[in-house]
Parts: sequence; structure tokens; C-alpha cells
Amino acid sequence: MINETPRVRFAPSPTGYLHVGGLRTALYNYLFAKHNHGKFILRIEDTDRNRYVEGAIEKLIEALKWAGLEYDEGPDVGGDFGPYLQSKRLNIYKQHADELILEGNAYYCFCTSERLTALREEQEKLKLPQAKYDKHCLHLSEEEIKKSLSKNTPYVVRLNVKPNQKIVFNDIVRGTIEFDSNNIDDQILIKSDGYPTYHLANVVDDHLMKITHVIRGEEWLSSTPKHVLLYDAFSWEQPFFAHLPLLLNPDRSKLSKRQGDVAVEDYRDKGYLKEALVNFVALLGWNAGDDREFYYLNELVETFSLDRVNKAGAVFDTVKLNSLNAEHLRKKSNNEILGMLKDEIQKSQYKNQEYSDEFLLLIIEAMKERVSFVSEFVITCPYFYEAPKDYEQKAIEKNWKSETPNQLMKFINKLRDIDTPSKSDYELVLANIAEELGIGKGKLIHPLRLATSGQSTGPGIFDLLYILGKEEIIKRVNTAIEKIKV
RNA sequence: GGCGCGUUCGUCUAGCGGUUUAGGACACCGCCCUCUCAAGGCGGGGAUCACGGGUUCGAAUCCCGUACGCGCUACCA
Repeated sequence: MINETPRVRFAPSPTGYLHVGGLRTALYNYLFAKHNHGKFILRIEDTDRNRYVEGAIEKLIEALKWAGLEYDEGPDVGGDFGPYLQSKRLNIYKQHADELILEGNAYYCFCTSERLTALREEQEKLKLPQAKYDKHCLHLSEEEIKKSLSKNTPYVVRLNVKPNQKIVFNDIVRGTIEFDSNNIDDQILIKSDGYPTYHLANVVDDHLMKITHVIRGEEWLSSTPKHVLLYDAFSWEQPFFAHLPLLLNPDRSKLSKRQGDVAVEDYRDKGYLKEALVNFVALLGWNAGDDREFYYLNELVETFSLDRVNKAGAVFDTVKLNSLNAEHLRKKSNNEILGMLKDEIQKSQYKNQEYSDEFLLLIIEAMKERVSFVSEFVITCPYFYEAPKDYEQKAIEKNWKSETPNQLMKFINKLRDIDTPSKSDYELVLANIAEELGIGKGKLIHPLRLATSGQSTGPGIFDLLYILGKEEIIKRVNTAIEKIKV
């Protein structure tokens, strides 16, 4: 098996959205596959009809593709081992369950849910170490089984776990793990509605789809012995297992909706870059062993390896995500940001206004190092899109003196003489006026910034002026002189 | 309760028996740069490596125990 090309799968159940923990699992599968020139497969585990969600599969696929995790085989792209929807493989599971029954590794169980509950209650009363099915139906005679079957009595198929066995398997992340079969319940394999449970379906499919490495969340570690038992019962070779540490809430419980956003779509909609989310999530439980923290997907592919995956859970801390987002944003070309900024403007109050690409590109260049999100190219510097409505009070107090209006008028008047001032023209004019007045440049710069932007922070003043343009500056300075009273 | 897994700065982590006065990143604070804010550079505070025993000349690193956390314990995945 070790010489085969690796085949791994991401096998989510369609819940309606892609959980960031799921994204991390999918990513590690993808990285492992691509690094080793193997195949990455998407398989939908939709065997719970009670949890059917309309449109869930489409959403899942959309989120996966948004993140850039293209798969080689899957429900919408096909492949040689389909179908990739478990709900379309029912006959396969049935057939394999029959095989297990025939060889005594599984058995029909006709117990009612009432008996099961009673059993559990009784076991609880007796303070038994663990509640387990009592194998009642294992001892049914051939006749009894036939009779019940012909009467269409509802039944499930259970795994026949033999007592006093050591079940040992190797986990790539955690090493050798050992379980005692006495602690393992006779797991239901086929539910009474004819659908398989996860345990049967994932083993059968992983084998049939020639999956070499099962890379999944740690929540599956405890049920792996059941899977090992199934591989043995079918006389199939086991895949390699790698159980990934969980993603946690700030209070270290399993990452959940209650304590923040968990859907990839939520982060996308909040304006996080896919590069940043992928980069961030990759580092939650893995690192290359050096100090590097900035990666693009293809670079992760180059460096990823399963044996550098951590054992302990990791808190999903969005503060660090934010800084990574800013870093990825800064590394993008202005032209790439331009497209995103146009989308952002469409979502804003300025959607009906026209802005030239040239103008927006100037804003991007001026603001790029001052923002963490594309949306901030709008909300943090509204003065590029409209004249300030009011002026920051603290800045007025600090920088707007009684002589300020006259000084600014001088500046404006000088500007009028220049047709289309360049950036250095603004710089020159301002320097000249300052010198003329015998004041520091700051005495002009700060009021000018306040008058034109309404704020005390922003890009370099000459960038600001150049982007606004002469006419707009004059208008805004006049307005400010009228409106700002000291 | 049972079984399993885990435990290094607030958070993500490096470390795989001596190179460690435990390194980096984010966050925080200070300085430099500077027209502001950022970005960038430099520096600072912050981890008795969960705790207790061993093994060893020597342990964050190996072993055992305890505590704590998490996961599983469904006709859910």
C-alpha cells in the first residue's frame, strides 16, 4: 500500500455550511494529497435522513472551491469510484452487511427502542461501567430470524464485537493506540430505515474508493477500533489513520456556533481573504518546524507533512487571523484589490456614484498599508468618496487656531495659479507658503488634513491632496473655514 | 461513570536528553522613522515548560502517578 499513490478524502456530512474545522480537515487532506502527488476526493456522508438540509451540498462545494481546495473526484466532478454520495450507494452497504451477517461478524437485531431504553436504564441503575447492547438478538435462532423478517419486523444490523480482544492501531499523529474490545458496543451498522451508519459506510467506501490515508478530526479516534474491526471482518487492509487535533473556542471547548462564527461562509462574508483563512487554519495544528508563518496554498503544498501535525487542540483566535488578513492584503497587487474594492463599493452607500479605476487605484495605493480588510478602503477613508460632513473635535482643538483660516486661504490662492497640480506641486506650494508665513509645515498640514478629510489620520497629506484634486480641495477648505468655529 | 486523547508566554507555536539565561508570531507597551495614522526597524514586559515522583552525570524533552481539559460513550456524523 505504501507504494500506491496516496488517495485521501474529505468526507463531510452536509449540514448546510462548511465548518472552519472542516475546512482545516479538508485542507490537510488536500495538502497531503498534493504534496505526495496523490488524489483528493470529496465524498458526501449524507446517510442521516433526519438531518437532510436543502442545498447543503451545493453550499459545501461552493465554500470548498472558494477556498481553492479543488478535488480530483467528487459528486459534481465524477471519478472512477463513484457515486460520491453515500445516499446513492445503499445497495453497496446492504450487500456488505449481508456478507458480515453470513460470516457471523454482524447480526440482525429486532429489539425495539423501548427495550433498548429499558436496557440502558437498568444498566445505569446497576452502575455498570459502560452501557452496552446485551447481544440479545445474537442468540436468535435461524427460525426466529426468518419469522421476524417475513413479518417485516423492523430491524437493524449490528456489529458482533467479540469479547476480550485487544484492538491496536497506529495513528500517524498520536502513535500506537490500544482499545479493549470489552469496551466497545455492538455498533449499529445498518439502521432500520435501511441506511448505513457512518461506521459501516466510511469503511466500505474508503476501501472501495481505495483510500490510503484516513485524515479526520480527533472526534473519530474513539470509534476507530470499530472501523478496525470492520476492516478485519472483511479481510481488508487498513488505511493509515491520522486524527487531527480539534479547533477550540476561546474557553477551550470544541469550536461552536455559540461562541462566534464557525462557517467558512461567515468569514468570507465578513471580508476575510481566502488566502488568509487558509493560511491561518493551516497553522492551527501544523508548522514546518521553522519560524515561517506566511504561506500561499501552493507553498503549503510544498512544505506540508502529516508527521508535523500537533496533538493538542488549538484555539481559533481571530485576532491573529486579522493580522494575517492584513498581511495578505498588502501583498496583493493594486489591480487585484481594485476588483474587490468595486464589489465593496457596490455594497456601500456610494454604489450609485461613478469612480474611475484610476481614482480607485490611487486610493488603494495610499491606503494599502493602513487597512486590514478591503471594506476599510471605504469605511476608514470616506473622505475620498464624499466631502466630510463634520470634523473631528479633538483635532480641531489641537490644530485649528485663529490664524488657520487665513493661512489656508493663502495656500488655496496659490493653488489656483496651477492648472493641474502634481503631487510635488502641492508639496512645493505648501513649503513656500510655510516659509512665507514663517511657520512650520505642520501648521498647515494638520488643518489641511482636517479641512479636507474631517479626520486627523490618513495617508500622507500630499497623497490625500493629489487624490482629491485642486477643485475639491478648494471647495472643502472653504467649507471648513465656514463650518469650523473655534 | 467508563474508555480514549491531550497539557510550553493571553493565543498560535519552536523545542524531539546537554547548543536554552526556553526561540518566533499575534496582541500589549516603549523608542526610531515621520505631516497624522499605518507599514517598517529596534527594544520591553509576559512561560517556576500542569503538578508530583522516578530514570540519567544531565529532562520541557524518557518512564510512572495525580490533577485539569477535551473527545467518544445515538437507529448523528
